[in-house]
Amino acid sequence: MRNPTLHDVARAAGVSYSTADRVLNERGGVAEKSVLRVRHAIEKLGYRRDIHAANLSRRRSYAFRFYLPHGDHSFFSILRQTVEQQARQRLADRIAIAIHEVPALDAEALADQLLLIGRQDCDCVAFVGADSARLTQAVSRLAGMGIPAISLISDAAGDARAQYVGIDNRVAGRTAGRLIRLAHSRRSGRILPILGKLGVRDHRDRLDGAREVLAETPALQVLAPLEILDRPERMRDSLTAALHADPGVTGIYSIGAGNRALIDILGRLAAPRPFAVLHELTPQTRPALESGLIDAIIDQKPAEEIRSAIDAMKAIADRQTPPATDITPTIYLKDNLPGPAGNGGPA
Amino acid sequence: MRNPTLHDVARAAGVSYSTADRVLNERGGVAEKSVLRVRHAIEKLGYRRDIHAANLSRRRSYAFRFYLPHGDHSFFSILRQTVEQQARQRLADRIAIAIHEVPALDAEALADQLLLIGRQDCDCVAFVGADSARLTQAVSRLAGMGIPAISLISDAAGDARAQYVGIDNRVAGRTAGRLIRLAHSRRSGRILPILGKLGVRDHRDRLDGAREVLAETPALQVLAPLEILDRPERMRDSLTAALHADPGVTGIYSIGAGNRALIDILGRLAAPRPFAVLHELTPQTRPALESGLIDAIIDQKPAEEIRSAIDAMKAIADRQTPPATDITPTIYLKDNLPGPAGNGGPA
DNA sequence: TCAAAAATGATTGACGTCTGTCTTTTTTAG
DNA sequence: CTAAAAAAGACAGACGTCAATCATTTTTGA
Repeated sequence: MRNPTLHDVARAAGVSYSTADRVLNERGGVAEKSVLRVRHAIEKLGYRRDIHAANLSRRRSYAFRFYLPHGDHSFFSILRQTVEQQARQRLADRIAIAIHEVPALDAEALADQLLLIGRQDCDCVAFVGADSARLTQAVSRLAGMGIPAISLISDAAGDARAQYVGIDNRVAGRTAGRLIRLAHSRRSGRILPILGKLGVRDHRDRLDGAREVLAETPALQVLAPLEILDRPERMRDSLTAALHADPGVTGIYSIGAGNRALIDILGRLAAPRPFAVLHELTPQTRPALESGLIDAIIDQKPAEEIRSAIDAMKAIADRQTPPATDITPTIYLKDNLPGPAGNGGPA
Repeated sequence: MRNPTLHDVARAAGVSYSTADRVLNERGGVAEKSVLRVRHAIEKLGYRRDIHAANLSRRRSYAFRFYLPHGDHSFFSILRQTVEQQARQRLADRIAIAIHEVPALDAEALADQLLLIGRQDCDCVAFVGADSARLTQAVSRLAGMGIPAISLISDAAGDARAQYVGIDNRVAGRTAGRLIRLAHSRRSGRILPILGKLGVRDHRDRLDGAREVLAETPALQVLAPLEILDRPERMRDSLTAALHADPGVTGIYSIGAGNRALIDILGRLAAPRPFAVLHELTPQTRPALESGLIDAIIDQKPAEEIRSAIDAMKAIADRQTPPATDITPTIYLKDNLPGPAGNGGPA
């Protein structure tokens, strides 16, 4: 019942170990008929190379790099912690993960960093996507050097990247929209979207998604989105102004960051607060949900994402077909929040 | 920058490899001061045993057993498929998973099976929990034999089981309740819970959870639960009767199985259908959600569960502290369904 | 102080694979 | 038919750990 070894394969194929090895590792210099016999024996015995023994023998270890945005967004720091934690766990699997911080939302700076990577530096790269032609160039260059790159959180670099691991933002927007619709049951209402920047594709996608769903109910009117440009004081001022100007707002969809200020304002509002949906479970948003200041959080489960990303990177590095990563936006209500420790990994 | 080996540790501790090995593997016969020196060196160098080399050397492989309910519930067949799929993947990690089918919802039959397990048969067992004193006994016996067992989906066997991997059903019920509450916004309503059997603890837990949340809104009345005892025709008859008797039902919470019949009936109802929440994403429930016959599915993400379970089993078998498994009930709306292929694993 | 016991050291052959070298056999071409 | 080239085989030393044996040193107690 032992798994067959390459020795078994060689014996079954009637060739020497050397020849079996030459076939398995495509070293060349083997007659066609021997190749076939070995291939056939592999098939017949169901031989699978012991990847750990192989890695041990060739002293292989996996060097991966994560390029993560640096900034005081809580989401980014959660992301970073998650990667650090997983990095610790994967050490036992010979996976060494290095984290490189780059300025947040700066595709050019990211491209610069990626352009500095040398052939020997790592086996695979993961980066948080952003839109930029130079970024695409940089990723293509990496691909040319044999270093695959995967985009995280936000897709980018078109076909140059080996894979995207993250949610579909239109789906996330639709989900938020569905929740808001649901919460209005048959009442009419006015929904206020708030986003960082209309120029950011992810934000537009979420907005579009929400609009799609909300448009199905004529009684719900989607107001012009507030653009807060990642500045808390802008959130404070615009939102306060908007709520004053239109006291009939029944729903708020906060698409981007700046939730701290938003929650502050919600806390000061009188009794029938608008139904509020936010993105990302953070130390700020969680208590707001628990105390009922907001009603739902759409989360992308960074722990899952990172885990999938590393799995994909390993598969790619091993030249296997990477697993299908199907990251779906999750809905947190007051009741189904994960345990406090929980970003999914070991305590 | 190579990771330190046990040779390095021995050298740093000023002892022979043998002694370091004796300390590491607790073989005894080492003077206290040597033990300390080795421990210190391990600490100082940050030595971590190369678990793959170790497994290779001792020809260790992990034999796990899953005891899964056999039946025509779609959830169970999904579960089975998920285990099979993960089993295939983990093969590369020297994990051999055997699936044993037991009659569904029959704790005694399960206990019987577990009692048959011999010391050499496997390293760890996972079973879908059920309530029974004999089951607890069987699990205790296994523990005594050095075979840890973990409960899946439904917790059982008290402290005898090494870990529980699954959702908290009260949380699931609360989540369903929250959704229903949310969908009523300020309207009043009458909620009809439907469950398999009041005697089943998981079903009670879900019901209790939903009640807790719904009780917060006096305008929502929770009707007496329909008990359908896993018989489709009972679902058809009781539900039809109940809806006739009380046309004012605005919400349905289906706690257990039998959703096929439920969906049939919902399909025949006139326009303002009650808001319906079901459990488990299956080939039956999914199209119902997509077509709007039902409004939400609470899912326990079996793929995640199985993955966590196997991780936990491996950790336990390696005598490490198992990772904290934090399985949270997920809400699926029409929009955030996973890809069709997707039960989370590779395609 | 000496023998017994305890502790330590030295060494070896696995585990399954990789990689290199060197020899032998077979095939091919002239 | 012969020389060269191609293919195949044999073998050995790694990788890091385990597990066992045997020899040597140190400690202990009478």
